[in-house]
Amino acid sequence: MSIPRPTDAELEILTVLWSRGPATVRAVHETITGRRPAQYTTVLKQLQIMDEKGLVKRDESERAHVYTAAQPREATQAQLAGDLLARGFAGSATSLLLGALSAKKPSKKELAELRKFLDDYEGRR
Amino acid sequence: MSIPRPTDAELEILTVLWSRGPATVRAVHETITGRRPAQYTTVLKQLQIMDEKGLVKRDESERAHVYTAAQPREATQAQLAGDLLARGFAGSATSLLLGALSAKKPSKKELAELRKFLDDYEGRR
DNA sequence: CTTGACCTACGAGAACCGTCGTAGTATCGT
DNA sequence: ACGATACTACGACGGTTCTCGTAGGTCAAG
Repeated sequence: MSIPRPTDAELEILTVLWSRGPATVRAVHETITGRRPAQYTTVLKQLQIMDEKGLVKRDESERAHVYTAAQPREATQAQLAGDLLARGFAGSATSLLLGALSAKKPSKKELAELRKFLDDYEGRR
Repeated sequence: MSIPRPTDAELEILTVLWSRGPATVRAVHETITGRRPAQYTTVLKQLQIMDEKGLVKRDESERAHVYTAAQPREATQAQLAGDLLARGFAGSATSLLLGALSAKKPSKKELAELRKFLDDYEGRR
């Protein structure tokens, strides 16, 4: 009974929760509506299912329930990246990075950041 | 009518096709069976659907049809990495790499490879 | 010519995904 | 007190994913 890989819609909601912090259905709905049309009850239902799956935690002490991501952003990102790494890239992080940079040309800043990240990563070990 | 993001099962089959090259249903089935139980007709049906979707191409000139991946490995990998990058990492390649390395600790060799990749990448530009 | 091996086509079912409408309940403003 | 407002619960539906069984066609060996 581990936490399942979030689906597309679930990931979108998790992203909102990570950036907004604990939020009501209404808050999540408003944020999502700002980007694309979505019905209130759709978000509600999604959140309820995510609670059952253990993807979010629900605080029912108030009338408007407050939802929180069950896992911190970094943990879920590691799960997603690791999953794709294994399934589509035969475990090669280099291939994964190549794929990412092919899809979206990095800025000079991003390249510098990547370089610094590798330095730091290797440094503390 | 662009090519859709391959599902889990589809990606597994594409992986076989990429490493084996053009292959019959039987060949794909045998490779997959080596890793996990799977019915012959399941693989067949999957391949047929993938053909409809345009994920693979089918050569029917022989009795046993021969399937080939429609896109080279790198193109699909770029699609997958780019998709995850946008959906789960707000476009930050550094975060994606961090996630990948968190999920699977890299060997010294892999780190050197990453470093070299960045050098080469920045070099030719 | 018949039988068995091998192949494709296809239907179907179980589970999941994303979406939404409706119903029911609590709360607030007047 | 009562109607409007705000919430949750829940069923349902259309689409997709993955699985497999069955049917039917071809071909070669005996």
